[in-house]
Amino acid sequence: MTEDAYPLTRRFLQGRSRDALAEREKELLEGLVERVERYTAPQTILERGNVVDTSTILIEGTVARVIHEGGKRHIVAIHVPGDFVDLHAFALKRLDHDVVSIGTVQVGFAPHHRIEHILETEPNLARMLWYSTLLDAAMHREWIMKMEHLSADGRLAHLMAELWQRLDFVDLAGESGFSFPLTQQELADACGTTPIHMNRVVRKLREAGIVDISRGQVTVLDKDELVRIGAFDPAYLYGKGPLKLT
Amino acid sequence: MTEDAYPLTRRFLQGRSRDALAEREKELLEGLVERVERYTAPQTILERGNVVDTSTILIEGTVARVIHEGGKRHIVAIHVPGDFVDLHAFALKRLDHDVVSIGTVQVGFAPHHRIEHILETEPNLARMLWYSTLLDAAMHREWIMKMEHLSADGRLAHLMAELWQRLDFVDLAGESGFSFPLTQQELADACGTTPIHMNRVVRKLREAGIVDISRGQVTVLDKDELVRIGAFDPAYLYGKGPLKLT
DNA sequence: CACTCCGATTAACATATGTTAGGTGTGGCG
DNA sequence: CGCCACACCTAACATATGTTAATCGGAGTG
Repeated sequence: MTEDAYPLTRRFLQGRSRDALAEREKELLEGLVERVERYTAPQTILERGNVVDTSTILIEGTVARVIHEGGKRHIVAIHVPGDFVDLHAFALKRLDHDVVSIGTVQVGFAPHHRIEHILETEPNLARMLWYSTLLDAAMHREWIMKMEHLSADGRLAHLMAELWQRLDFVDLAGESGFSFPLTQQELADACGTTPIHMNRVVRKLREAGIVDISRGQVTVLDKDELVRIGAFDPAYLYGKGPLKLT
Repeated sequence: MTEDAYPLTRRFLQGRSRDALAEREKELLEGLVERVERYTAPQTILERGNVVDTSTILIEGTVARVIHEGGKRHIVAIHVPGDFVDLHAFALKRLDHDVVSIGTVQVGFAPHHRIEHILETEPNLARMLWYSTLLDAAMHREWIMKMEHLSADGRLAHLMAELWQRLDFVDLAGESGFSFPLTQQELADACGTTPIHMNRVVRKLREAGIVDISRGQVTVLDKDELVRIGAFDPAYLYGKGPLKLT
């Protein structure tokens, strides 16, 4: 049985601990998804404050978790295919943030009663689900660190390095870059700065020959410099095997 | 049976979902703690990179989670009594940050094989353990938001508001403030600024009659202003019942 | 084609924060 | 007592970032 047998969930923990799942468990995981939805325009998929009884796994495209405060959008996490976007809603129920699509995305919905069943009967799979939410938390911590420590250049470099590595886990990264549909406005929202300043920084990194971000495409020109400026150490991503960025 | 029957874990999720635990489950939880340790001097309890087979619950005092980067200390989380400090190590095993004591603390150690047993036999308690790590993640997200959105004044105000509320959950907050042993250096590490600037901010908030932080004691002088400047909305703490800060 | 929208870009100026340097006070300790 | 360590505090200056305003260019659409 090949991985293609799991069209909806084959990227879940790929490149991290997916190989700790038995075939039977992969089937159970695939069976969690009750329905699939496609969003073409940028829109809010889930809204803060809502009480939900399903969780969302990202199949294709990019989504962001957003907290609105003081009239501004703050991106607190970005998800790539394979991520269980709001598995935490299974236990928390009430969402503390919005989930918005960026570009065209495809998501699967997993009803909580099915997850409940996993929790009651499949301790190993349950631990892997838990594990995936803990990876989110580890990324959150790294983001806190980067917001505390880095200036805007470093934050952007760190974000690009992280996304390149995470997309590489799930076989969606190219040799010298990756496809990525965020606007400079959205990059600013994710780095805690203004679009104007983000534009300065994007240009600076481009002219310095480090990374080129344009037309939805990220091209890494100098990997070592990108890692250095972003103070990027991929340990917090808990990847298995050789990593794209050491 | 009173709550005092659980001297080590009675504050776990107190003020949040603790009342969803049956007495039997509270007993099982108390039984997770294999030994108790006391630290008097500030020191590193757990170190980044270590592979651990126990997790740590905070019984008394304050601990911080720290990421070192570029020669600087960055506090990415602060814990109060009742918090399961590194329950995530159960699934992640390898720590992505240090855990350091601040002032005098008392911690309990819970071996992972006991947690494993809970996961296999007690789905409801397992969900509550999971839940507690998800609360950490929700706090992480709020910290990311505050680092992106707020200036140093706001970050400090937010931190003070959050800690006041969290200490109130576990009956350790006073009517007009709380006891808190962080130095200005450590406050700076938690707010992503320098001690010099933190000193400016502490003085400013004191002179503005908003909050007085001195000699290990935090006195809130103007609750409304504190909440406003810190853009503090306690929804992300998932508290039950009336909250100290609305 | 003309029009409009929106993202990208630039300029000029204001301000928060970082940096470097040093000064004050207090408690512990020989 | 005298010394030291350490937290706290202050000043002067340099720089990153925010703010406001305006222009430019491409993609869609009538």
